[in-house]
Amino acid sequence: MRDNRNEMRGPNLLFLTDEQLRKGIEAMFFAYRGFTADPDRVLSEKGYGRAHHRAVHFIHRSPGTTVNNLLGILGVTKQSLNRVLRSLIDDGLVESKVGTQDKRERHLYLTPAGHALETELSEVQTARVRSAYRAAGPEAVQGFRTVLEAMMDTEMRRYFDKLKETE
Amino acid sequence: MRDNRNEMRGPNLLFLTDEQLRKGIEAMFFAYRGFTADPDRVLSEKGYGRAHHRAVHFIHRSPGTTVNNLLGILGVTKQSLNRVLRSLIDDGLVESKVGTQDKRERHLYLTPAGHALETELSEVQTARVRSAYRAAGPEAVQGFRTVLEAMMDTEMRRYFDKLKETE
DNA sequence: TTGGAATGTCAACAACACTGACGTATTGTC
DNA sequence: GACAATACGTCAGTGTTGTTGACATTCCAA
Repeated sequence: MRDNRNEMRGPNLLFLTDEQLRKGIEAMFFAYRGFTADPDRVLSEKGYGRAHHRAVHFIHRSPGTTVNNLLGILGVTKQSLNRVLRSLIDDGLVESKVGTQDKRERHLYLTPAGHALETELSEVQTARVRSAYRAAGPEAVQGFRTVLEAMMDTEMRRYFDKLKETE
Repeated sequence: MRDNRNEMRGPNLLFLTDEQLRKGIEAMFFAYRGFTADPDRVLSEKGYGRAHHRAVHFIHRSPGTTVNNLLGILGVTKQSLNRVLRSLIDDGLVESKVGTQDKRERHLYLTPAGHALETELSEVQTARVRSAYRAAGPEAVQGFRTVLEAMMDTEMRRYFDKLKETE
């Protein structure tokens, strides 16, 4: 059952009411739709989907990453990722290089064409986020990031923090 | 091309750098995964998917809503929504009543069984959001909401605000 | 050398989205 | 009353993305 006792614990906990939480959930739903809308448009023109975007994004972010690492980041099965990688490799957007130390591993890199797609996707998505950030202001952005990080699974935050190390 | 001129416009605009924006994008990706993980688990046990969750959520939120209104909120085709509604109605979770004023319309309501599912889903999802909110604090939550609203499409914000009127 | 790890591939399947077309009932308008 | 528009449902086909299961290959390490 829903727990509204928080409302009675003091005026500072009013942000934890069920109504506030519900609106946060709905905001997350609607915002994520906007968040993906622009890249989705670009992708569908080229016959790709959101999964391709994610692969391209994280290969760009961590050049030379292995398939296994990418599987962890994306949280999908290798069969699912493989289908996406195959089409990206066949289309000449991604290059897969056999590892030098461990030859079982494949290291993934974007080709110039891959970089071009990444840039195009990044631009439209970044434009929206930048606009939202600008409208909301630095303090709001700080809060935004804090809540998002608290919302991740522990394992996901591990990957997220690893990406952050490039700061 | 990426635009980093913001960095030079003053110390208050450092939150608009490409690196900050990129990390915001990644945070959004990882957080949304966490956001849906718990309800997804519950749903898959019952043979439902995320689309069922959304339908149940918004019917609960706006009892008696029409199919058309739901289509607008969810942003899918009627064929896609119909598939989901069909199974929910057949399973006795949703009731569809012919409109009294306009008999072309169907008004949607949750049955007791539908309410039970909604409660179960809401509980696990709310628990995570509550925990994130609590960890982040009220000011962060305020910023979180501000950025999310700025990230929505205009049309989506219209639906979102309409839901907010029930405050 | 044997076991395990990393990768890849094949096949089958399901959820969920799409387009396009068609049918029915109802409503509003000329 | 005729006609167009609206609301809804449905059938058929397609595509992306995810899943499980099975199996092969390659390579490292004990």
